[in-house]
Amino acid sequence: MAQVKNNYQFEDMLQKHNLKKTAPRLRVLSMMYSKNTATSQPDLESVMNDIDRVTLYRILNTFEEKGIIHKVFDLNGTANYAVCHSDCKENHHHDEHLHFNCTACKNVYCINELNMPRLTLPAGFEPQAFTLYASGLCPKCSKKGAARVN
Amino acid sequence: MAQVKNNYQFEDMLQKHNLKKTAPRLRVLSMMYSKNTATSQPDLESVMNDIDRVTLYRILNTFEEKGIIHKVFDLNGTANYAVCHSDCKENHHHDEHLHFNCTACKNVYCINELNMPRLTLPAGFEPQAFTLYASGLCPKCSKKGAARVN
DNA sequence: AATACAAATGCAACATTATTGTATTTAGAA
DNA sequence: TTCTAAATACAATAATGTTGCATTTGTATT
Ligand SMILES: [Mn+2]
Ligand SMILES: [Mn+2]
Ligand SMILES: [Zn+2]
Ligand SMILES: [Zn+2]
Repeated sequence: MAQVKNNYQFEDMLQKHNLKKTAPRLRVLSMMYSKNTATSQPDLESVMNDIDRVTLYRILNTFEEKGIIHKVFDLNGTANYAVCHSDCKENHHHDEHLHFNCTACKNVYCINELNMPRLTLPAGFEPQAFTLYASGLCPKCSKKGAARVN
Repeated sequence: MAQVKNNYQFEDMLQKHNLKKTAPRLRVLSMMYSKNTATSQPDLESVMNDIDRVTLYRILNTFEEKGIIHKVFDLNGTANYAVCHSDCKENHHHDEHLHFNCTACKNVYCINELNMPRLTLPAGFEPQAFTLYASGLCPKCSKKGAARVN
């Protein structure tokens, strides 16, 4: 599931976005592309504990601005970050897909293969974007039974 | 729009939920019922600045547990609280409605008059609840034109 | 009306998440 | 190799949320 990319490709990505190739950035990219779920800020911070917290925040903000990753708040309000698979451009995201929050393993999945329902709102409301969340059991956790944690 | 309730009714509400009638609780109820939008935690805290922050958190948690209010994270991850209009019971909410986040005035509206679309997810995912957000302009702000803030 | 006690509040301390400013380091261009 | 803008590291501070405990208070009971 996880997008497979090597270090050269990550370097290319940075170059294309006019970002310097630095070790912290490459590590963040590598980590996020190695997973098929979003990465929570706490996770990121504990895994990359040798990188300064502020640097992490700035890397994440930069990547988000550049359209490399998008931020998702899970159902507890925790910030999660996931790679963009849509053709997101600088300051112009197209990540209107469903986010699935597993109640057992807490992972957040981007469900790209599902188009958002366009809804009609009450008069006066002018919606510009929709965000849809679902919570429940992810494939791994539903297999193992509701009791156990992934 | 805002639900009109007087102090006696708030006292009744507390009593029905086996909660003591205290000034902080009544003030929180009064504030939340006077609006037709959700109340952000920062707002609540600045308006009720004479009530201890911890007390506010505890009141909000209690009300949420009792099914009086529900928590909504807006698109910035800020906690907002709104009164429940569905028949929410203790530890059993039914607030599966759309939340509209106005990009101009930042208000969060509960759109109860709209039923959630039941979606089919990829194999393996077992959704238990859906949460739908929309962002854009609310009626007030769309009238005034996109530039101006409410 | 006074008593008694559980519940609620207030206060202090602490934890986590996030932001801002600035000095130092470094990637990449010249 | 040198130079510089960009990026990182470090320090300080803000915002948000939690925990423990002493004090106060609502309400049931006498
Ligand atoms: Mn996503
Ligand atoms: Mn709501
Ligand atoms: Zn799971
Ligand atoms: Zn508005």
